[in-house]
Amino acid sequence: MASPRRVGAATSKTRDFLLDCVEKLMLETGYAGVTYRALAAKADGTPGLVQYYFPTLDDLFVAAIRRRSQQNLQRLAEALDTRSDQPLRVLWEYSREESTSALTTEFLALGNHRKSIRSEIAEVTGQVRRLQLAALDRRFAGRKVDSVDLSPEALLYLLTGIPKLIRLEEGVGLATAHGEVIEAFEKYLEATEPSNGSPERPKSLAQRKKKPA
Amino acid sequence: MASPRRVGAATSKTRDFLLDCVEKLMLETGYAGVTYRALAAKADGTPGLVQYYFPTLDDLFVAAIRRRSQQNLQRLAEALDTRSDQPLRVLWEYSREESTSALTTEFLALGNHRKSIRSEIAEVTGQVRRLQLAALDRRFAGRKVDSVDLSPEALLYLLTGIPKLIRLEEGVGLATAHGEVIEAFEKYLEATEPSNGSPERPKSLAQRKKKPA
DNA sequence: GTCTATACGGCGATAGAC
DNA sequence: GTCTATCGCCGTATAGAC
Repeated sequence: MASPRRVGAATSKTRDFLLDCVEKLMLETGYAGVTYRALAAKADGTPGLVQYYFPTLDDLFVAAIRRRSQQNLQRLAEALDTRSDQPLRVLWEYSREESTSALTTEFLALGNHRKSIRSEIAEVTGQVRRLQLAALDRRFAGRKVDSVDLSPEALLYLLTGIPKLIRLEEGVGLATAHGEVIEAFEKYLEATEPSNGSPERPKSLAQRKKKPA
Repeated sequence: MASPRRVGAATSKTRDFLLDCVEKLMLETGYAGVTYRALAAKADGTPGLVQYYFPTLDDLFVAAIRRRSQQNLQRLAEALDTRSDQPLRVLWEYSREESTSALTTEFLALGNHRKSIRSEIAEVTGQVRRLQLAALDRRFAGRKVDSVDLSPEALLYLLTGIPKLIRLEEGVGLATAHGEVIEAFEKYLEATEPSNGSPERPKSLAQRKKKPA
């Protein structure tokens, strides 16, 4: 299940180019528009060639999500490493990036009814989450994560989940209240991890009055 | 755009029965499994008959989402009416209901690349939102919605959006942190609109220590 | 290992017979 | 209102050329 058939060499330049075209096609026409014939036309090849590298469409989608996921994972790891004093901001900004989100939304929709995609999503989500929780643990080691009882897990969920939901809604044309919610979170971030200055002990989600340490 | 072609009588028993079967099929196999042939088999009819009532699949999906949306809207209106002292709880529980959510998720995924579905989602979302905001306004008339500066719109978004996101993730097999987040919100609700007792002035999201009014 | 050509059954959609 | 016939596109399997 975690090992889709692959016929061509893993390092094939053709194969990699085809995956580039898959991403473009998905963004332009949605996953439903990704067909052997359409992809072949976009890549100036034949449907048979595409099928040589990806025997089924499942294999194709799995290869696409896997490649993109590992790229994102690495970007996140680097960002958390170079700004280890501001993990909350890094997580928030990473989750809000469109490059991550647009395709992610498409894969999420795909995962709704393709078991193979679900497996890939589960795997990469676990990897990302471990990375994120470790960063939060380093940041808040020994201290409560908030002046009230939001667990690190719950804080992490809101910080990364809300941007995801906003992107999903944007995908169907909804934009209501997005601005207010983003503003509220960024005020919280400003109070918790000031843009210039050393990080303080975090406050409740929208609270900014200081409390004695 | 808001007027899909309809061929059969709006009150046709056959038509209504077909829409029942559409919902069942969508829940069982996902929207991708809804084909004229599959639907005909489920309804013990012919593909041509289904196509008589719904000339295109778009017409079929639009009719399905519209019927279900109006039912949900009415249920929400009734719940807000009979428990007008606890709008926050009503909104939270309504958003968490599976009957609403399972099909909603399917329609959201559909809306990702079907313009007609997007229009339907936009319309019903607007109706629901007006209803919800009006209820919040009555409840918090003249007072700040929170001890800190979460706008009513932002609070409403979190209260209804988080359950939506959780359902979406469940759809692809993710469950991590859901319990913690739900617990945090329900603690907030318990502090703001106690299950038995009169509602108090709401507190910040997870804060429960009382502040002077 | 790479790539092409071809065939098959299922699909949405249309036109039109009853 | 109901149903059949038909068309073009789809995923996929296979056989084989280089």
